[in-house]
Amino acid sequence: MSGILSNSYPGMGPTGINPINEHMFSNIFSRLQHPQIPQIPKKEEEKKPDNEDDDGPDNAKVNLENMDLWDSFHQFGTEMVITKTGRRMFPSYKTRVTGLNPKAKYCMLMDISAADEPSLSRRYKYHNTRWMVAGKADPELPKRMYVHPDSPATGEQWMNRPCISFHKLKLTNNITDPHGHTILNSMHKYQPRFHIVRCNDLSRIHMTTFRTYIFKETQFIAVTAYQNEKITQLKIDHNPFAKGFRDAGAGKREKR
Amino acid sequence: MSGILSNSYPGMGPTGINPINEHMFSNIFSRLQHPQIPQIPKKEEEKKPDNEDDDGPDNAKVNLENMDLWDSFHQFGTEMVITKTGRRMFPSYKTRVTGLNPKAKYCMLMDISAADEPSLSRRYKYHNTRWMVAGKADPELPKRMYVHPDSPATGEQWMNRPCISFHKLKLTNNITDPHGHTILNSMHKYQPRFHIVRCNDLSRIHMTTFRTYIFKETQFIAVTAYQNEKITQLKIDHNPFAKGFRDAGAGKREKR
DNA sequence: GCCTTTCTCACCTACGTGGGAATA
DNA sequence: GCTATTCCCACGTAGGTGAGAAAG
Repeated sequence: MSGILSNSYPGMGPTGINPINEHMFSNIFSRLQHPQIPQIPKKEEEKKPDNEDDDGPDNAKVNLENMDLWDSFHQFGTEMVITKTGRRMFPSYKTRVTGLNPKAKYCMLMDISAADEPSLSRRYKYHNTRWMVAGKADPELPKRMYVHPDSPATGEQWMNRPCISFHKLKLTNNITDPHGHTILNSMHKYQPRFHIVRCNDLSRIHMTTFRTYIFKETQFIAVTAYQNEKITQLKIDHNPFAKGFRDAGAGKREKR
Repeated sequence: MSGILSNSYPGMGPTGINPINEHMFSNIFSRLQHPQIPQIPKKEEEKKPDNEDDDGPDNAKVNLENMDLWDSFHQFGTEMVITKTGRRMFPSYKTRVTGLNPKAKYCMLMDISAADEPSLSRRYKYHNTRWMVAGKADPELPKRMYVHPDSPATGEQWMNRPCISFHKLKLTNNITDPHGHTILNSMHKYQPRFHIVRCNDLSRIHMTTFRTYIFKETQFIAVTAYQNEKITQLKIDHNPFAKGFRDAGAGKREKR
C-alpha cells in the first residue's frame, strides 16, 4: 500500500543546515499542502530545479513499514506520549522507497502536522472510554522538519537499504525545546508526513521539489499519559523497551 | 603538539562510497608513504585537483587529543585488544584541526599501518615482562580506510566541533571480517594515521590530495589478551566501560 | 471532585569492558 | 610444559519503557 502523494514547490528561503532552526523550513511549511485539502498531483519536471544533477526523471513509490502494527493501534485510536525531554514514537515511522533515480541525490524528511482541517482544528479529551472534542485547538507551535540523518544520499543507496527509519525523531511538549525535537500540543490530533526531496545538498533544499506522502493509519493524538488502556497494552506487547511490563497475568510487576 | 605531515597524491581509482570495500582505496594505500620513510613535504597546490571548489589554500594544523593519556600508555608499550567481532581502541583516537579553509569541504579518514619499516617488519612476543622480536612478520592483511561518518563537511564544521573522534573504529583479527573493521595481525606493531582529504564527495576521494598526520605516541601492539599488567591497569583506571574492575584493593570483583 | 502534567523508579535494550576457563 | 586464541560472563555506560505518586 502506498501513501497519498502531493507535489509542492517551496520557494526561496534562507539557507542553513541546522535541522533545529525552524526558520530554514518556514517557507517550505507554508507551501506544503494541508493533509485535509486534496490536491491534484503535478508532474515533477514541470519546472526543473536549477543546479541539481538531472539524470532523468523518477517515479518514486513509498510503502509504510509495519503497516499491520500501525493498523492495530489505529483501530483503537493511536496515542503518542510527549514529554519535556522528548519521547520517541511507537510504532516507529519507517518507509521503503522504490522507483527513485539511482544516480540522483535525495534528502528524506519527516514532519508532523495537525490532522484536522485548519478551520476545524480542535483539542480532545478522553471521557468514558471515548475520545471527544473538547473545544478549539490551542495556538500553533513552531514547526520543525526532521531530516533523516543519512541525507543526502543517492536513490540507489536509499532503495538498497531495508528501510528508511525515523525512529530517532522525538516528540515534546516543551515549547522552548533546545534539542530540535518535534513540538506538539497535548490532546491534539496529528498526522505524520514523509517527504522526498531531490537535492545534492541540504543547503539547497529550498530550491527543490518536495513530494509528500501521507499514511492515514499513522495519525495519533498526543498525550502526556496514556488514556486508552488498549493502546497501553499494545505498546507493552510490541515495544521491546517495555518488556518489563509484560506477563500481564501473574508476576506482572513488583510494587516500588 | 602537532603530528608529522606528509603529502601524497593518490592516483585515479575505482569509485564507490562503501567504506567496507578495500578496493576503493587500494591505489591510495599504495601511494601513501610508509611512516618510517621520511619524505619532504610538498606544497599542496602544486597540482590542483579538478572539479573541487577552490576557495583558496588552507594551512591545516592537527593536534592529538588525550595526549597525556596516550603518553602514559606509550611509556609502557601500548597494547590494543583485537577480537573476532571487533574491539574499539582505548584510548580513543581523537584529533582537533585548525587552519582549514572554512568554506571548502573535507573528508577525515583514519587507517592503521605497520609501524615497522617494510624490510624489517616483524612479529613480537612478550617474555619475562618485555616485548621481544619473535621473527618475521606474517603476511600483510587487506587494508581498510575508516571514513569519519560525518564526512564530507566544511572546514568550518570540522573546526567548530570539540574534536574529530574515531572512537567507533574497531580492530579485528578476523581476516574475513564482513563489517568493515580494521584487520590486524596479533603480536604485530601498528601506527594509526590520520588523513585530511579535500573533496566534496566521497566518490571523488581518489582524485584529491591526501595530507597524512602521524603521532608516534599512538603506536601499539595488537594482542588477543593483554600481556603487560601495567597496560591492563591503565585501561581499567581510565576506560569508563571497565569501571567494574576498579577498586583494586578490597572488593575488586566477585568470582563467577 | 476531576483532569492533566511532572517526576522518579524498576526494568528493559544494546553494547563496551577485562577476567578467566576452555580450547588449540 | 608453554603460548596464543576463543568464548562466556559479571559489570559497567547509555538510554528507551510504562507505572504510580505527587503536583498543578
